[in-house]
Amino acid sequence: MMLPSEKHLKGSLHFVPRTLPSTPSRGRAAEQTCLALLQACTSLRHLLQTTALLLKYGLQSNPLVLTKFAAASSALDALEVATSLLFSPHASTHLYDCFLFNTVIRSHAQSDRLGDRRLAISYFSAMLRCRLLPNKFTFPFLLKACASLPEPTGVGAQVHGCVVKYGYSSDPYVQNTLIHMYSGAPSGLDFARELFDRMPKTSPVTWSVMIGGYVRSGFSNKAVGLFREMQGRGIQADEITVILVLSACADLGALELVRWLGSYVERENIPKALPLCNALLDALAKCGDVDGAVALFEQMHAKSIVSWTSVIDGLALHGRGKEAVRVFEMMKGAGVVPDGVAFISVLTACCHSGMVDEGRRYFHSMTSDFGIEPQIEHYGCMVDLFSRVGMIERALEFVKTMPIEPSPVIWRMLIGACRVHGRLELGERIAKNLLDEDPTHDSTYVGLSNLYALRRQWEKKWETRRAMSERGIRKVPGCSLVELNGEIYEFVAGDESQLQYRGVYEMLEEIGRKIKLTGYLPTKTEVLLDIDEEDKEDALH
DNA sequence: GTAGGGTTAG
Repeated sequence: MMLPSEKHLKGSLHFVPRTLPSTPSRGRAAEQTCLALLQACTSLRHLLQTTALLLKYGLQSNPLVLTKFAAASSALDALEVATSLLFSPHASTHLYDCFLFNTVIRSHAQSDRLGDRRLAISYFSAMLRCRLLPNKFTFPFLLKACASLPEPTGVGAQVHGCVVKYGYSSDPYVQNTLIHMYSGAPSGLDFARELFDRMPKTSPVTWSVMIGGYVRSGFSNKAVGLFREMQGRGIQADEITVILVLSACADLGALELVRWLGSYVERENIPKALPLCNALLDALAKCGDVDGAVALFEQMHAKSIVSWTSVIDGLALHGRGKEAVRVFEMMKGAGVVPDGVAFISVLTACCHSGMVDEGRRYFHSMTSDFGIEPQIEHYGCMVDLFSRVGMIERALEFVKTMPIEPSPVIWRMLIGACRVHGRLELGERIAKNLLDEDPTHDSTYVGLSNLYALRRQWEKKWETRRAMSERGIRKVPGCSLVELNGEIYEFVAGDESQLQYRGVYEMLEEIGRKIKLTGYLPTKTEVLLDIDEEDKEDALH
């Protein structure tokens, strides 16, 4: 959607007032005409023409017209047009009402542009400056805008203060959006839980908001725990709760629970709409039941690009690159136009199966055939593609010539590749550069110290570890999750607090022995390097 | 005119 140029806009605003009659017609006929025109606006041009007309009739201060106007411009994704009229020098702010501001705040809160969402909060301030009282609809809109900011709890807490001040803290809609807003930031999660626990009356929405907060913050295990509590209290989950828990399962690899949720949906007659099927499909695929996912995909009567992408991604993730590429081609054959996410999946497939040429072809096709501008994720896939097969120079060259700033993730991928393919000096150089720019990320230190370990430069290795701890940075320990009889167990590396840890490690060693007996050979590059036995064992585990 | 939702490089 083309946005109107400033010039165009100012033109329409400044031209019309000069032609206004000395006593502007405020008749009902003009008002009705403009309302009808605004209702029917389908293009930006149309909207600008209507703008000119309503200015001509002096309706720029008519609250009814303005509200409709705000709604029409937000439907056309032209928020600038709305606000330049509402807050133009010709506007008579004393005629504004709460409804008008709610419309403007809502349309800005729903925008996918960050700047617009920030503006929603400014309009709330403007509303208070106009001495207007917010009503019960104002806060859910406003909190939604706060929730989608990068740091929601800062300004969100101020809005919370207003919620209390204006007496809406016991409105269930407001309470649910408050929990949603706080749970959007890791630092606000505990407070969100406090609010949740204090809710006198909960609905499936309340539970979904809290479960969704855990999922978004990466605490999928807690999300599942809360869902169990919900079940225990006999609260009926709805479609959205199930979707959220499924995405937690996809994260945890909890296949048994995914299947249980599938039968729960059947048993409770929860409508199997497309988003639910997609969530189930994705969870099955991510948890390793790719064939189950494909079977579900085939019996789904409605499929969206998300369904296709989940299947492609599932195949790619489990090393079935050739099939993934085939499904991608089938998708195009079925007339579904791939989007940026679908290309990430097919590029992932090429990565995981070493299909360098195919990957390059798809990367090229993305822009030349579909006009999709590659994002950092796509460049990341290409770097990974070259890195994995040992084309380190090509990967580096690619990073140096790509038109957007390489992210730390990309540099860390290269460091990993340097380690695997024995390019230790290069890896060291990249790691040091990266540490100069961002000394706070644990895995960069770990990557560098691993490079030194492989080169048997113990002194430098310890130096790196020391630098890390001096800056107060600690390695986040790795962990695995095992699902057994519907229960999810979490194992954290090096954690000896667990009651049965001795047994766990003994079992690990036994598994290691058995794997070797069946003919497992460790990766050659790791073994060819001159490292000591203990590190070798560590690396292999 | 109000709240929660699906696929995204390692």
